[in-house]
Amino acid sequence: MEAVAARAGVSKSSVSRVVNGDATVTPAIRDLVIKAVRELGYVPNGAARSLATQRTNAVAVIVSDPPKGLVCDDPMFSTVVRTMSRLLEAAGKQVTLMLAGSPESQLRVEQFVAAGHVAGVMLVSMHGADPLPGSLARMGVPMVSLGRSVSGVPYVDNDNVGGAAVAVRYLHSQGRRRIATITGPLDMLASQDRLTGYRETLRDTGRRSIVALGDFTRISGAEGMRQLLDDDPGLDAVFAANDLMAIGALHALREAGRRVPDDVAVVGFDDIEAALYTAPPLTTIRSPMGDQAAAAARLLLGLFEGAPGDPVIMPNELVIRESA
Amino acid sequence: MEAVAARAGVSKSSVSRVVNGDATVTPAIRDLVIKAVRELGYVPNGAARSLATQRTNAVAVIVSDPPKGLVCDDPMFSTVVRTMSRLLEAAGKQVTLMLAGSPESQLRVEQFVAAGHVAGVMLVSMHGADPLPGSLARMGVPMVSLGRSVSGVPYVDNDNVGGAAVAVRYLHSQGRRRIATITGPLDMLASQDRLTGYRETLRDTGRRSIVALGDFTRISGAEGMRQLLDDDPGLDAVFAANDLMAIGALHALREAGRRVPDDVAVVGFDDIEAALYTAPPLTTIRSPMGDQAAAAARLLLGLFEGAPGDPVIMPNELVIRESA
DNA sequence: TTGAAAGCGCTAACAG
DNA sequence: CTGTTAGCGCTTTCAA
Repeated sequence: MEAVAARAGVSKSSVSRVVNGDATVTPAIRDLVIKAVRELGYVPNGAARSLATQRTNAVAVIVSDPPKGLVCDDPMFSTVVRTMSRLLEAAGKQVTLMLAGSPESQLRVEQFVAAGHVAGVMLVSMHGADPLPGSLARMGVPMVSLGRSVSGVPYVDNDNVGGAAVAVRYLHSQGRRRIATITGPLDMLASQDRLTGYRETLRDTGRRSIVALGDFTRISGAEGMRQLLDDDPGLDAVFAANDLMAIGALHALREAGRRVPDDVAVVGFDDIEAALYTAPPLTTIRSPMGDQAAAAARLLLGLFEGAPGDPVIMPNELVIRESA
Repeated sequence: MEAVAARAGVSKSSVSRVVNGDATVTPAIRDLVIKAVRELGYVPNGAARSLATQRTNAVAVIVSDPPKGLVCDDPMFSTVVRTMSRLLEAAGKQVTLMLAGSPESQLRVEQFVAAGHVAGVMLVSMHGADPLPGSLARMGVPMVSLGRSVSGVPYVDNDNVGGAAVAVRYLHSQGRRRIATITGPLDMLASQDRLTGYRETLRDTGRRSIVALGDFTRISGAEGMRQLLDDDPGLDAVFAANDLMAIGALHALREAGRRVPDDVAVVGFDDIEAALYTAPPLTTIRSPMGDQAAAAARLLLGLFEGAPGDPVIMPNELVIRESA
């Protein structure tokens, strides 16, 4: 910077002003500086800038990362992270990706944020009981959660209750009368909401719930399905709380010799890529992750400008394919 | 830090030494400082540290991001990014994710690295013609490319040539005699290599190549397959350069009334999750992305310690399922 | 072994 | 509108 100042024959302050787009600079000086910057290939030092301004343009994207490497949201990871990065980068933010799984990584995240390294935080698919949102919220850093969280953090989510309701209503409208469900892990709010949607809708139709517990993995979908078949051999439909489990259910049904959708109809949730390739292709509730990620990014960016940060809930859409 | 020093009754220098694990500190002082740090919840300021040391513990993970949002490597994104992050974080590095697609983002990346914000760079799935690896290499920052790159950057890759060869040999061993291929985008080295493996192996068996150009998308796989069927209705096998295209080919074959594998055998490449759910499940070449990502992370970490940075090539494995 | 002091590169009052 | 100056919080010689 000193070199630039010297070359342009001005002071460091002027260089700083030009570089930071300060309006109060004589065009002549501005041009001189710009020329010098270009000639010297000058790039400002962010560390020094952060130190001087006590600000940063980094944003942490914190992804919950279960120790076992559960897949719950994996098919979405690319969409979510790419979409957010694109928007955040376009807004001049620098994306710092952090995995929050083990207690150590939790600590690392907290320290990192506490150290003031980031201007804001995006929480991605936190579990309901996760202590991180709470402790970060206490630090007062602008924060948005993708997927409903606890502790009053602004969030973006899809309409889990409504989506499940649509699935069940559709099944009912097709003449299905014994509609079961396979749930996600109940420590996740999304799972709870989908179960609620299923329960309430079923109750409205005067039918009883038939529930198996799953954990959003394919395996658990297959197991849940087998158990459901055991419990109630007469069931004619199943709503799986995500597509991965629906795919597992499809396999279990085939094993059991039931035809889909003739004997048993299957509806999933999420509309992941793989839902297109199953046999038969999966009827599912599309929850638009790209849109949600974008909304979350915009919400955080808005927070920086002092916007209120009201929750955003995106509607879901029933995608009818051949499994129901 | 001053507060810590005051509370411990020592100088800032001592605090700094303790915090940075300097050996030359009296245990008594060390304990005092540690206590004060804990009591005050002190977290060192990274910006100041970077400024003073002229070093940083941030690493950029640069993911090529085609404007249109091509899926070429999408199913792998989660595996790759998570694996790398985990290892990098475990080594105390901070991961900065950057998308390199548009010219502006290229520039942003270059400037960012030029500004010395990162200690090293991980390049993920760059295209062969991408100018970024070259320009970054010129800046002399430690760098590793996941997927072969140009310009002498240390890289980790799977054995694309060998994998394709295994696929073709297997097909041949099953009695297939007219083996076609659908290629990836030929501006990617991986595509070129897979094509080379196909060509050379076929030549060894004295057969001629039957080639359709694809771009790693499902659609292009279906189109390629249709074209292949047009060109050579008698073909009895196809090697798709990735699973997505193999899935597209499966659909096109069904449309055309060919049975798989009875009439036409299909082999893919990658072993993505979805390959399990197709009908019939896809025989494919497993290229272990998690292992590759881990190797890449370790390679970069090694570079920091002055290790040589020799290329790593991971072997592939034929996964036989029902499509061939 | 410890402390004092001099920066790291930049921004932001402030005076001119 | 421009230049001077005093830090931002930390590391790191250099003496003591």
